Amino acid sequence: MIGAVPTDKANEILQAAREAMMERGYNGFSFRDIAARVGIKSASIHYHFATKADLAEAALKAYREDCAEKLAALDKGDAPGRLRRYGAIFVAILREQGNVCLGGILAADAPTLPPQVLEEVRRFFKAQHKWVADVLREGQLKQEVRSDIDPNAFAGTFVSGIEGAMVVARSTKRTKHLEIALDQLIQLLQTR
Amino acid sequence: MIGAVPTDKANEILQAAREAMMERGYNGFSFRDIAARVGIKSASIHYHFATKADLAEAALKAYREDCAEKLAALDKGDAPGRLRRYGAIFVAILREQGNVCLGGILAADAPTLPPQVLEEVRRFFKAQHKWVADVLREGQLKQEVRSDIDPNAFAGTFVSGIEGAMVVARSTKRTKHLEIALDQLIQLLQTR
DNA sequence: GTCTATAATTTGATAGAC
DNA sequence: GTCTATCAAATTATAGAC
Repeated sequence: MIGAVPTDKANEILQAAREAMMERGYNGFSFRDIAARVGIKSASIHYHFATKADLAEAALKAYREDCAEKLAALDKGDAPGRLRRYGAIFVAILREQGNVCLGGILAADAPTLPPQVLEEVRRFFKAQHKWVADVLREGQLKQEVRSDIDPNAFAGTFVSGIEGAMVVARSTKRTKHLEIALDQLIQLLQTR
Repeated sequence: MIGAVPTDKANEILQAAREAMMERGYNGFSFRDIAARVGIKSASIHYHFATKADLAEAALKAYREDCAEKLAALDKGDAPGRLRRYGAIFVAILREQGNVCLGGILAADAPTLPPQVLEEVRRFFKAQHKWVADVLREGQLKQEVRSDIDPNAFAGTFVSGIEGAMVVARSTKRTKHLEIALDQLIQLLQTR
């Protein structure tokens, strides 16, 4: 962003860029796509974001912050329930928008991303991983989660498992695939 | 492909296209990339493959067939062992080439893929899923796999879990992430 | 903040010579 | 089979008017 405080138009552009990337990835969207969605000319985007890299970085940062807020709201209930509601965030994205997680699709584009965008991708996954691992550790204390599971190992499996399931579900046009994978993972972590 | 039998040069191009797409995805590679790798001009590629869609389709089809061969060779041992060796195929791709599975990265590009390429993606996942589910069913008969697991549900989780783990592992530069996820999934399916 | 105009490059693709 | 030459379109980006 050029100014310190995002203007309304900048926020509109950010939102459009977020959706475009969630649909088509970093190399699959263009300034013209965004401009058309927002109702301005592609050149006008550069007033708000100097380069494509800047736009992608800002859009992903906003997405990451939105996710952090949503996760902070999932502080009630047992561990399996919190993870179910975590998964439900992504199920909703897939069902309602037909899109995948922005972190996941940009991760797939990693070798072609500008360094500043890749850095933001890493931050995204670090945050997701930490939240899930913390929930698992707490769940183990309360005996809601199998004690023989390593929270870090399972958190990684869980986060990237959901990412993979979203991508595969969308490509095979089987939305259910994500929900099944989610149920499966949560079933496996529970004490019996 | 234009001829029925692939020439040597066509195979070279296919291999280069496979690697380029595994690195950069469908929208991230160009005919000039491929031409440079093979040592010809980009226009010459059109002699072998009329369009980018044709090239991508043929490259993915070859990849799918190579995978099928590799899976057919994994017919010895118990179910967990076979799945471990299945995973090792993808660990090797990530460790040795720094790349992700072609099926996975093209799945991420799904909304931008020509229909014929998307169709091939779906065939890829259908084959992967079937192989894993069959191994799981056999493993349940021999009591190597937890009897309360649904083979179809777990197969989907396993296949897309590996895809997701590859993509996340590459983007976060933590190759280990894939191996950890693989171990985690195989641990969870086993009888105790 | 947005526009027009335009630059500079890259892209997939075609025609035709060799 | 590969080349040169070329095309039309799309891309990111800049300059400057309004």
